[in-house]
Amino acid sequence: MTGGPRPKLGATAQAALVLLAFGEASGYELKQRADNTLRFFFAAPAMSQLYGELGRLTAAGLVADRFERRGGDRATRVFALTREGHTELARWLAEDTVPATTFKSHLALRLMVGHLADPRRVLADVDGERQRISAERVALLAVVDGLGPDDPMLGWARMVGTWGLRYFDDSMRQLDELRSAIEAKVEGSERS
Amino acid sequence: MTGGPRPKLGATAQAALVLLAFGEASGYELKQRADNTLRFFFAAPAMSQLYGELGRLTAAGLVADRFERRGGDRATRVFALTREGHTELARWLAEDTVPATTFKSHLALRLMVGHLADPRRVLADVDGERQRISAERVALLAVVDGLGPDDPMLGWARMVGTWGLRYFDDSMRQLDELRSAIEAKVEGSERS
DNA sequence: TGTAGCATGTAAGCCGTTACATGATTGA
DNA sequence: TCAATCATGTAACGGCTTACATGCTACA
Repeated sequence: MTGGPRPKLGATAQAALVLLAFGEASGYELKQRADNTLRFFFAAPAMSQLYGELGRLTAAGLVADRFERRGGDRATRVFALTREGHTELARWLAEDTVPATTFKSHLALRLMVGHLADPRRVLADVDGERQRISAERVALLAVVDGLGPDDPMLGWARMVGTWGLRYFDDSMRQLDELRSAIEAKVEGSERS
Repeated sequence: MTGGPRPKLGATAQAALVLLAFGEASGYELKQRADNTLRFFFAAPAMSQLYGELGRLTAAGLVADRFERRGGDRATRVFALTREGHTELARWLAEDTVPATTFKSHLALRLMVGHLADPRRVLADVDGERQRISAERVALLAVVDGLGPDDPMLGWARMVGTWGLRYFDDSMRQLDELRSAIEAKVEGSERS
């Protein structure tokens, strides 16, 4: 229709389609969905970005918007996948290659020059990272438990959540090991 | 000097300072350093970005550039930390908070809607991810081994590398578990 | 009455990648 | 002489965040 090779969707657009595959939603609800799920292993797009993507997807015909009365008098703009949107989702899953996972640890960057830092500060940074992950684990566990074992459509989401829990567990163990290694190292150099 | 609150350095600028802490280098060499180390747990900035950052850091006085003859007649621009650069690095380590690790798994995004995809394709995606990590592990191991146990200045780098190896090992185990869970799930639904 | 949550957007700017452009040196 | 590597940049574009701007509704 539009001519030329379809200008591949960006990652956020794909994420929006994925979220809409779980049912229609307003931009605001979509943001909440993202914060409950995608945030743990993908991204938590800003509201402004979500609305932007939804506008573009609507213009492209992959998503349809309609207005619904909610509460008193307020009109909410509700988005849903169109048939074209479903097709694009299927095409994406079947044809596009999976980009590599990206991982960016600011803690690791600092540790590269750990010899220039106060050892106590370094250990505190490691502890902070561990606490962050621990808190994320708690939050993800609540989400996974909230999914309930009944709904079969959420089976894949639950599986991803379980994977995430395992990931967080391992990450904490890695940080514990790392902390021990740092302690050993700084004791060694204090001694010398 | 410049007045106003120092306009915090970006992540790539910090990475450049960290790399230069291991000794002076040309932009080209810095890129190689990044590809050997930072790439595994932080980022592999494009050359163009590196040159851009080096220019800005030089203008800011954190880095000094000088020209050196290398090979025949060729002048290479070599960058080194200035005293100010060292100070900024120390300030960064002592004062700035550590941003959270970012993690973005396109595989996980797809698995959220696994029920819309061909199961064989899903398993192939998992296998592809595992192979990618496996290859990264091999590359990182070569780098860590190449560091040699002698140089004490590289001790922290070696520690980060060891952490990375552990991370890759765990990631592969997570993917193996995930694969089993997917196999169980698709067999279950084929049966019904 | 006021505050938290619902709801929707625009504008500016940074960060980062890809594509483009150029040219010297080394070794097979 | 040809290819790989060394070496340095500019331009355009896209993705994403932050800040700004606005207003309604439910509930305590």
